[in-house]
Amino acid sequence: MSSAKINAAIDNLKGAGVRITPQRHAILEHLIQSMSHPTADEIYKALEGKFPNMSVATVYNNLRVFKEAGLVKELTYGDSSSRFDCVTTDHYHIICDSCGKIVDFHYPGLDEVESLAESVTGFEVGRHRMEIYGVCPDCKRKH
Amino acid sequence: MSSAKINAAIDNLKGAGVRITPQRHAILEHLIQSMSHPTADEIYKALEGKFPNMSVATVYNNLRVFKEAGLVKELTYGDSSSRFDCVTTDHYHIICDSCGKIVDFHYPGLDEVESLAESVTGFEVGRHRMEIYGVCPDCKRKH
DNA sequence: AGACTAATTATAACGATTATAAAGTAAGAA
DNA sequence: TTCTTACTTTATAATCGTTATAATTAGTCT
Repeated sequence: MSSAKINAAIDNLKGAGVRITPQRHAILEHLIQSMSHPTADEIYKALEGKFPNMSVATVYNNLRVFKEAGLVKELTYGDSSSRFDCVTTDHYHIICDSCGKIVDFHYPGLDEVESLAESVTGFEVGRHRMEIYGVCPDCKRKH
Repeated sequence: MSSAKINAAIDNLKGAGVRITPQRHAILEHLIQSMSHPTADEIYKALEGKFPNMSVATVYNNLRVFKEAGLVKELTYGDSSSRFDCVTTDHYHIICDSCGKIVDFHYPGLDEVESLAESVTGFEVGRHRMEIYGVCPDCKRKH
């Protein structure tokens, strides 16, 4: 049930002293329920029925708030606009070169890579990102 | 000697039927010799002494040409502008969260991850990208 | 209620990139 | 050589995602 996730996220925000406005609730709900990785504009368009007066700035502002609270991650690929992903468990993404679909993909963390990088470069390593690219089953079928 | 690399790159382009204009030569030379990962604007500024009339569009156009020839890779991180990297050997990048410095980092390819992703998701995997983030030695020293 | 703070809205600004049209340049054919 | 054609560069405008600003609205606290 995704309402449990929503409630958990809201409790998290409240604990950090963030007010739960109707817009914030709706954006969060959409992020959790959509199961996709929407752009700011997609969120904006999805909610304009419920909030005809909502501004794009509100979407961006609140995505930043959620990011700072650690609830949401911003995904920046080569294309024009960022996508936003609800942080549930750690996972990587695999992206279709043909249709752009993004699918979650679980894999044990690559700690070994991080520690090697640390010793080779002298950096103090904090995190890494990885994406895998290919052609999804649907697009393979259509050649 | 980097002139050997430049000549190899030029031969590669000529073989693909690409004309070597003075601007193209200069952009390529800058990419190979700078040893950094410049943005389009940095390249533009670096060459405006030699080519006072060169347009930003020329830089973008030719970076695209080089990309299509497989000579250059576009690196898209979260920040505003893309960076461009001469493709020599396969390598990953480690990026300083504090000053933005990008350092090359060699690591045996993560074929295992790709093949697992393939079997789990049904995608036909073609490639992957990975970046490691941390704090570089210089920034560590300065706290 | 009154005062203070935070959030939303509408709009303008910004910056990276791309598109367009005009002018220039090289290469091949006649 | 000269014509023709295709490609390149230039200058400029347009686009688009995102951020900043200022005014308004809504919550919260005493």
